[in-house]
Amino acid sequence: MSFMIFSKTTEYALRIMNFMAMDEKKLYSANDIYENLRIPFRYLRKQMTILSKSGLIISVQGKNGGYRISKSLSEISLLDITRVAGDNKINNECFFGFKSCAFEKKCAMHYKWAAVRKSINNVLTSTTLEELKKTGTHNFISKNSLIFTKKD
Amino acid sequence: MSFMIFSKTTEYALRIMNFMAMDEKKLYSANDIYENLRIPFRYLRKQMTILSKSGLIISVQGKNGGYRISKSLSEISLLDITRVAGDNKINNECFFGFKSCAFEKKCAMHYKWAAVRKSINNVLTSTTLEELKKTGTHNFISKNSLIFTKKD
DNA sequence: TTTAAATAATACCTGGAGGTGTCATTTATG
DNA sequence: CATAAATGACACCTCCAGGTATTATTTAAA
Repeated sequence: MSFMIFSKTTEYALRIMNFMAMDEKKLYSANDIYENLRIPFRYLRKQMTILSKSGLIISVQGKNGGYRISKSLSEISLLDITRVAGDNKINNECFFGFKSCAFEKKCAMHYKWAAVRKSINNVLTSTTLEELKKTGTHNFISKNSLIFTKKD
Repeated sequence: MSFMIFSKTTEYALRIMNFMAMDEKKLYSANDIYENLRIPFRYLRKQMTILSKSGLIISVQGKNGGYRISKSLSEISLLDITRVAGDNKINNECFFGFKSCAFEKKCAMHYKWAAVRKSINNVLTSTTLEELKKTGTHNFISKNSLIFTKKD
């Protein structure tokens, strides 16, 4: 149910990257990120490792380690992020889920839906972390504004 | 993973209604629908019951029974269908999944994403079964064009 | 050199969407 | 009335995304 466009995992990846974009030079520990985004801690840790393997961020091990965005904010689009998180099928999906839609007879929704898909794609492709940072209306969970939640 | 907009169940509901719209007066048996759409038979049966309880279709029991669309094709929008299938959260969902996005600080993607959500909503609201029928490029699986698949 | 604070690896757990199996009920028709 | 062809009800199974648990490794700094 529920009309999701992104999987929870992708949503997390987007949040994380958006958050880390606030200061692209800073080394954020998983704990820093947890304190601000409240993504389930162990799952967050797992995702950070995946993100770092993907090359979008680099990880520094050991004490005072953490993660840092690996390239210029203007070089990272939201689509890049959704891709490393595994969501990348929007482009060739039929509204009705018919396999043959694209190359045989097109389904009744083909053109209308193609426009929707295109608009999603445009937004994801054209929006970079740079732009998100500039937009500046950040909406993270602040450390102090919340009821305490146990980490483990 | 995979960027889905509709759940499989909703996708099935859309296919089924689209198919039944071809002849709005006809009583289709679950078998008819299965032969054309190849939705897993027992799951299809279950969905048909749900659809008929929702009021979008009516069911006729007994021999020669089946299902028929319950009202004028022009009165059934795709949004109506997605709703009965349980997918109805698109309207108030934040890009990043932040609960507070709408009524507190708006997230950095708020306006861009609102446009996307609106375009999806527009398509689903404005497209009726009537229109799909007129579009006429139907893409069902024909009985003869397929390798035989066991029903049970 | 020891310790503590960080990430990495890996295996396991869990809920729910999607899918099956079985039996009960309804009804047209011979 | 008996039968066959349809839907209805309901319990069960399975897989995997999302989430946990545990142990290993790396490294700054006391």
